[in-house]
Amino acid sequence: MNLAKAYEPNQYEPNIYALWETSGSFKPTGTGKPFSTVMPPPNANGNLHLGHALDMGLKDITTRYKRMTGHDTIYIPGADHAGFETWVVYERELQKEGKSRFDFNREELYSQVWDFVEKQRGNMELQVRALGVSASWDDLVFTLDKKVIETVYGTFKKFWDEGLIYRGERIVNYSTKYQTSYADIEVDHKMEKGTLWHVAYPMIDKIGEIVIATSRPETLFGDTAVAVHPDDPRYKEFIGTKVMLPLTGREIEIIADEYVDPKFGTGAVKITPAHDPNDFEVGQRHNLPRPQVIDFDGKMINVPEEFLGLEVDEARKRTLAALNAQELIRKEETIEHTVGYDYKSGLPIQPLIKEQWFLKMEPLAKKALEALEAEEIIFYPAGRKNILVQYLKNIRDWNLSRQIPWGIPIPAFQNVDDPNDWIFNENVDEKTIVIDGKTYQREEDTFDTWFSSGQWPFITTDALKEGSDLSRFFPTELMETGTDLLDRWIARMIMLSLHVTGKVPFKNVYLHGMVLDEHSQKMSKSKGNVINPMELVAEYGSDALRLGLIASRSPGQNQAFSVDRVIAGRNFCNKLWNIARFAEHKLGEDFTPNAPEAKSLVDHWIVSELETAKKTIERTLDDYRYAEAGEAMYHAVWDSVADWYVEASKDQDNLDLLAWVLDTSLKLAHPFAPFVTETIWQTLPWHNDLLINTEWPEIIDYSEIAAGEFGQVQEIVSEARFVATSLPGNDRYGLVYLEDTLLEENADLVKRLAKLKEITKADQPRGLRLALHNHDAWLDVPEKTLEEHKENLEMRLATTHQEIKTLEGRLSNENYVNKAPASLVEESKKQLEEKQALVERLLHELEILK
RNA sequence: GGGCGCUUAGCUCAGUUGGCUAGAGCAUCUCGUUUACACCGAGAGGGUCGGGGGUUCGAAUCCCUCAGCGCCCACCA
Repeated sequence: MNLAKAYEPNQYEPNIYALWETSGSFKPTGTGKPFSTVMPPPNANGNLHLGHALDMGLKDITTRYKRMTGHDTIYIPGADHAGFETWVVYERELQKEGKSRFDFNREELYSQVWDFVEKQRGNMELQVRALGVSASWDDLVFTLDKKVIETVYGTFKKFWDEGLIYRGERIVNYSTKYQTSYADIEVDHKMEKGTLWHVAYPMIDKIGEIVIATSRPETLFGDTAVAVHPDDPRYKEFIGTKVMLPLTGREIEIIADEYVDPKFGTGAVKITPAHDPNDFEVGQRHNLPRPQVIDFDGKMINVPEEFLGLEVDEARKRTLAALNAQELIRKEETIEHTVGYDYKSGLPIQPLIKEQWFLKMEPLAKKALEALEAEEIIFYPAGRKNILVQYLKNIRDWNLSRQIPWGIPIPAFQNVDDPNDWIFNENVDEKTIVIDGKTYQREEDTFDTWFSSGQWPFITTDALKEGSDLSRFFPTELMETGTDLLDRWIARMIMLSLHVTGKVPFKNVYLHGMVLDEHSQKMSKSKGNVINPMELVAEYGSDALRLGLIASRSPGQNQAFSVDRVIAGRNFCNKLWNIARFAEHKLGEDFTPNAPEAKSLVDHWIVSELETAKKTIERTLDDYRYAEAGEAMYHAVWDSVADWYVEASKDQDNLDLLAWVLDTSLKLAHPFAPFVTETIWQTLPWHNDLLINTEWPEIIDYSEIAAGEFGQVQEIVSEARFVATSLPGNDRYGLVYLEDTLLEENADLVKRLAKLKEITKADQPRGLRLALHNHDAWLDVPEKTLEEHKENLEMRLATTHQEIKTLEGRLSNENYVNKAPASLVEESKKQLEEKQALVERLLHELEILK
């Protein structure tokens, strides 16, 4: 025997993958209807997590299925420079060496990080291979490849020319640790307890004081007004009067603005336009100056000597102390409020004013909304579309600037003599350029990573290059990613693609939920509950992981990860392996099959079962219902092929069909368990091709009647097994029948399957009658055993009576008979007849026992 | 405040035009080593499909309502 007793995935997987890759099996064939999907590029120098394994597994199932069904198929892999993520890691490295980013210029940093990434890049790609992903590696795109940068510049230029790009002073979410601004959606908002201080600002024009409430007293130095609600009776008379800003001696005005909520705090708010997004807007409405008092490094500036250069926390303490000394603090209350955090460092985000590049989003969002309205993109699950619509309707302009050297430089230059004169120019390697005698200095910022990632589908397929090899694959067929990237990524891809190419980037979006740990907790490094997919691959095999991940998982739904399911997947692979071993044992090592033909009852039945499975898999996979498809495949192989067909085959020799059943099983299972199926395929003497490239199975002719008759055999077998195991002791019994062609012709089969002692034709019934509706058969058991079984029969009788009652009720309901589909009514009638016949037999049996 | 989702067997979850006795994996119980497989085989137990109401011949599935849980977005100074 060639095959080892148990399937050991690690012995075969790397070789099988190499076989696929070197044979060019991942490349599109150039014939058939195009199918394309694009990998959300994983961090080039990171490790994959279970989310990747799920994502890539699902997409690979569809890819392999499409490839086998004759499509011109491509799965384009990617690698992400992961601008910010990588930058954080690299900056930590620099720190270890006692250096910082300020010791180098942009070019130096860029090339250093490039080397750093290059060193570890292969790691990720190896892991993708270990997962069995059938990606076209020759077409891999790295997010800093030339073609990415060219396209991104082209897009930026287009927006620039259309007047959608502008520079603006806005409040940005600023990380003082990493010295860069964040997009709104990169800020982590957390609810927490804080203190609200009530601080008295003395009146100048009137007598007394106005008490404002603030959670950030240190920003007081940047106040340029106090705001109240215009209709608030408490303060109405003070609107337009002046107050003294404590600790500074500066005079500021009390203004009226609808933004103020009279019910919150004291109803009076200090306005700090430079350090709060709302205050910024109030400031704009009232033409207030906006002095900056916190610098980009998180330290106080433009404040009195004693506070100058302090960190924010320290400044707060000292400000409070100073206010206390002047007896200006009226009250302290504890409140719950949201604070924005740097999702990377966990430190608070400072809202600061900075000049940034912005993209006007409304025209883009409008096109996206129209496309969604026209259902040009189908979502799985469908409901997620609404979240996107909501996001698009409330779209805000996109801050494209990042102050990180590791990214694509923004191709813009500023006139050194005229700060408002910016020009587009791609010569980003030059610090200064001279055009028409004017000197321009380059922008040092880079693009937000999502600006380039957002163009991924049309970059990777060369959609903008006419006549290119890959452009036939755009728009792509399927995009699959986590729900969490819906607005961050999916929305941007749709908007950018529609605007730049005029087409949607993909026709279907499948959103998978998060893979949680076994206690339904989010996996995170800090909790230490992260499971490394590579360890699971090493322990159980790549196929087992894939099967375990997709099982019982529906789109958009977060779900706990369970090793049990991976183990079940491993067991399945081993089951498949042993079916192959049985076939090898039966067929020998040089078997060459002829055209398969169904002969026996079980032959017809297994062909029918495989046809049903095939149709179910096709229907569910076309609808991206992976778990259901996997389940249909699993049960066809295990329950039908292994439990019934292999068992029955021990008593028959239809070797051509056995080979066909094995081939068909392997084909149906291949998308779900690529390694083990290909490994087996390679051992089969009658194949010299690769399973990955074979065609999806064709079903041969069979007789439905014969298949149905095997169903009756199964019923006899099941009943005999059931009755035998319910009897006391572990004896094997004989089966007797009077006149029954089916039993007579299939005696050996029934005997083996039901583990009977013998099957004999008799003149007189004896023993225990089986509860069958089509056949008469008796288990040949001794008198004594019969008695003990009586109770069993009575219970069976009661259940059957109940079932008859239900069916009769249904059939006596005129509405049911008239309105339900005829086939259902027929079915019910047939069932009723069967059950009634069964009652007859049971009664008869009990009669005999008396 | 706005939006989305969840509640089905002991556990984790499927269940897509509403239709046969509501399923899976794991766990539990009984029996069994029959040469493909103990990563196994045969059999069994276990569910008022969160509560209530409605539509329908028929509801886990559609509608209303109540309760509990979770996520996302957005301005509480």
